[in-house]
Amino acid sequence: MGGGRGGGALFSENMVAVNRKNKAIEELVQGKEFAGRLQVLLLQKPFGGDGSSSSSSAAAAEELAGKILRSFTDTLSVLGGGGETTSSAGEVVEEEGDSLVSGGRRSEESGESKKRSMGPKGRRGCYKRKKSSETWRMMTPSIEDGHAWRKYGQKDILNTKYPRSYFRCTHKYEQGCKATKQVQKMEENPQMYETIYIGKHTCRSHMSLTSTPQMIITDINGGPWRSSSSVISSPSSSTARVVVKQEYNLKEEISNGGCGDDLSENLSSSLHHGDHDHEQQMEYIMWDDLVPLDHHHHHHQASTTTTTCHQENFHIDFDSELCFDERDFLSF
DNA sequence: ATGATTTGACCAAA
DNA sequence: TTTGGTCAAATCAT
Repeated sequence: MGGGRGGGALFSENMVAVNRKNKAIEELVQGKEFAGRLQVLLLQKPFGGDGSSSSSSAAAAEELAGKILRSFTDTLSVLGGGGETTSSAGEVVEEEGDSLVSGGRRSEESGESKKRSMGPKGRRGCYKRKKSSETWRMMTPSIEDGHAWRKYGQKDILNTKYPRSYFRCTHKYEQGCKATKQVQKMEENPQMYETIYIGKHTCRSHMSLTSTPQMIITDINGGPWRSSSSVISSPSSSTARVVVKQEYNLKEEISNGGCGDDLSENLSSSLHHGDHDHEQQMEYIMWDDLVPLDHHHHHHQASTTTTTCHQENFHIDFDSELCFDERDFLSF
């Protein structure tokens, strides 16, 4: 795409910077794609088979690939709103507007006579909804994305076939991470899930809580980089499209006991029983991680990435104001 | 035992 | 009012 600055004085510096940023995003998308492919390969073939050392190293490689992939994802989300450029997976429409984050809660009062016979907790605090935190949407074949989520709700949505599940970051209370997501099965093509991410992760796997968190980024949607989305956003661009033929050997940790919601039941049924085809040949679009399967004990996360935004290669003004407790991600 | 999920109630916004 | 998002007790899983 030509070394940008030769054009002359007609271009503003801003344009040059935008071009550079777009280039960087392209590279990141590529890197992410490669990492994803690597991970798929690792999941597919535990190469080496029998040796115990090789299997352990394969597991380590898998985990590493997952970390790399996640780094790319996070970085993209920093730069462009969650990797909207990876729109090969269908369109990634940046929403704005009704992203609601639970705000304060628990104003303990006792003796509110409502319907539910309030237990020892007293009345549920009036949580206020807050509009903030940019949102972005993605289509993935898996609900896994490498982050630790905790499901906190599920709703039937009007005029939709499948319920919507609500997740928040597992470290919401430990680390104040405010990332949430909503996952819903797509009506057509029910192998895919539509995920709406709300807010970015501010948690790191292990992070000293006393020090300043490394990756708190305010949203940059209103910033000077707004126009970047037009670069790679054409859905038909074949840049990041990969056809993966493999059996889908994720292991979902979702195993619902009670009423089978579609999100978990379908996944687990298609994975365990495998009643469609024992070998699902689907076209996956590789923007997303394919599950680091079996997190039985990978709690030994080593060496955090410490991705402080130290190098601003292109003078992005991340306002790295960290709002740890009262997250007030006001967009401009 | 702890921790995650389920699920109806609660609450704010449309 | 209805609808969608969240809370939290009960339940399930480990």
